[in-house]
Amino acid sequence: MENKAAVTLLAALAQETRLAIFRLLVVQGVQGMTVGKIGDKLDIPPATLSFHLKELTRANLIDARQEGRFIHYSANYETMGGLLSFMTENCCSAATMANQEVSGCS
Amino acid sequence: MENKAAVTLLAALAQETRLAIFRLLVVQGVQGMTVGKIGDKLDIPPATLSFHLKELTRANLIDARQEGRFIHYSANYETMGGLLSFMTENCCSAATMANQEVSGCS
DNA sequence: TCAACTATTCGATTAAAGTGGAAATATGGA
DNA sequence: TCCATATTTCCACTTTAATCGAATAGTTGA
Repeated sequence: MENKAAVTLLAALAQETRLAIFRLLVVQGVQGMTVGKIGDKLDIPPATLSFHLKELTRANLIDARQEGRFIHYSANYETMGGLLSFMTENCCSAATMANQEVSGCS
Repeated sequence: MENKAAVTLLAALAQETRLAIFRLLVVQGVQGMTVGKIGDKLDIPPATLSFHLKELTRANLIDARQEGRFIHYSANYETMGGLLSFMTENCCSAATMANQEVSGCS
């Protein structure tokens, strides 16, 4: 992953509502959650919610799955994992080389 | 760390120029790099660079150290480590519970 | 097919972020 | 002190993000 791709992912998560949505979906696992449930749980108006779901989808951080008239959104763990790898490498590489201890970096 | 704090950090990094600055500083280690050098290396006009350094500083992702008439900026590994911990937990908790394998998550 | 329901798009508005030239503010050396 | 250099602030401008009511579009069951 290079800078631009990482920025897209970071930007998608760098928004309170979207981060809340994503965290909620992470907890739900692969089955995900319908738009209505997400909106109820987080108290977000439909239009606003739809906007943010689109942003997260565009970044490939969540997936949509239609089921009847409901749409289930679920977290895309692979994308998130890729971002984490990128960040871990770009946070800790120098510190590792210098044998420094850096809290939180593995 | 809760949502709001994470959003501040993510937003600080969710910008191409700032991410480039931060990555550059991560590689420099504790000694850091002067504003002028950063500007030369990444080809950023002074005013723009100053703006972004301020943003990163505000998020506590970088530290400033004056030395003569130069200011050395360096990456704050602790802050970044904290963000990584937050993201790791909020990416992988559900997957871990479900015993799923999630690439990039540890 | 139509009524009820779920979700998205449209469109108008407001707020915030990013850019960079020019002026101002440090700092140290002559 | 005065000049050169380093960095920041000021300011005007452009772009992009976020919000959400209302209208629209799919979907299903009656």
